[in-house]
Amino acid sequence: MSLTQELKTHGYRNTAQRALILQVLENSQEHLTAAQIADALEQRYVPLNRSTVYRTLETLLDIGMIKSSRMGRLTYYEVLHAGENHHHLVCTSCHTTVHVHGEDTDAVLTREAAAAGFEVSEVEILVSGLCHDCQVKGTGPSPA
Amino acid sequence: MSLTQELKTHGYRNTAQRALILQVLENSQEHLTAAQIADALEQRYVPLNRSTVYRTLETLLDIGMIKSSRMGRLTYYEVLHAGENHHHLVCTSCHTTVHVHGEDTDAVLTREAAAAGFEVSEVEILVSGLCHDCQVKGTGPSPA
DNA sequence: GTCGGTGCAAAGCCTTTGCAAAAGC
DNA sequence: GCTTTTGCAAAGGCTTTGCACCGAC
Repeated sequence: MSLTQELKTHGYRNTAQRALILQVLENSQEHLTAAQIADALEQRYVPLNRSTVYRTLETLLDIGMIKSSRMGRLTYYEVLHAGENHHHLVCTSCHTTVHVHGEDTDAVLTREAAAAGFEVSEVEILVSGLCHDCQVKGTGPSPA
Repeated sequence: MSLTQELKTHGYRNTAQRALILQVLENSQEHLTAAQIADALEQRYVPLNRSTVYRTLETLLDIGMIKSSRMGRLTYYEVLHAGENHHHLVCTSCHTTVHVHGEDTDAVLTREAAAAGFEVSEVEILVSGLCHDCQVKGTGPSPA
């Protein structure tokens, strides 16, 4: 469903700021932090206040058009494409992030959760380890 | 291995503060935030400075005696029992947290990660949804 | 015209940092 | 005794809040 539709459905108003912030996320091939979104807005469109960015992300999260994930000290936001559930692999050495599609995992998790009486709405997975390159380079624990 | 041993192995010193903080985590049946740990210390033992708590948690994390997990805005810490890898199910309605043992899931994830060239060191899973009670009560999306 | 949304500034919260005193090895 | 740790206080970074004005409906 379109942003306009989703907003209306959830009783929110349709504003330029909301459209722009979603646009930034859709134009990005990767997840962004609130600060990165604010920067992108300022560079490519118009500067929006940080509070607006945070409040809008909250709204977009609420209507289910984006998802957030916390990695390290940062919270990242990205558009939520239906059926395209992916998870994150973060390299403890170079901090590269890889997206993996986890249908199998989700199925297993949902089953396990169901066994615990849970009705799953979202699965967030964060895997840390060494990426291929760092294994090859023989990079140590974590050079910072 | 004991705390004393682990500290020595990693070149850290053995201090009362480190023992106390680990003690608080071991005495707790659930994961705690840094603030909760500080409060517990103050009530049950002696008040320790917040920086000490944070720095000690960092150290315990480093020597692998505890693990941390971020849920919502908070970071929780808990003792790491070898082979006892569990994940979290958080109810979006009442915020109850349930621990699930996820051997199956870990196996699947590790395999998927391997396919992506990753050497997994840790898996962090956060499942949100409605717990059994809230389903029964017919609790809505999220009453706060 | 009403009610929700935005911008601004300021506060809040958790966490980190610099430095001197204290403690471990 | 030398080096790590601690405690303290202060700063830091990200996020939230209060309020007046603006804008969607």
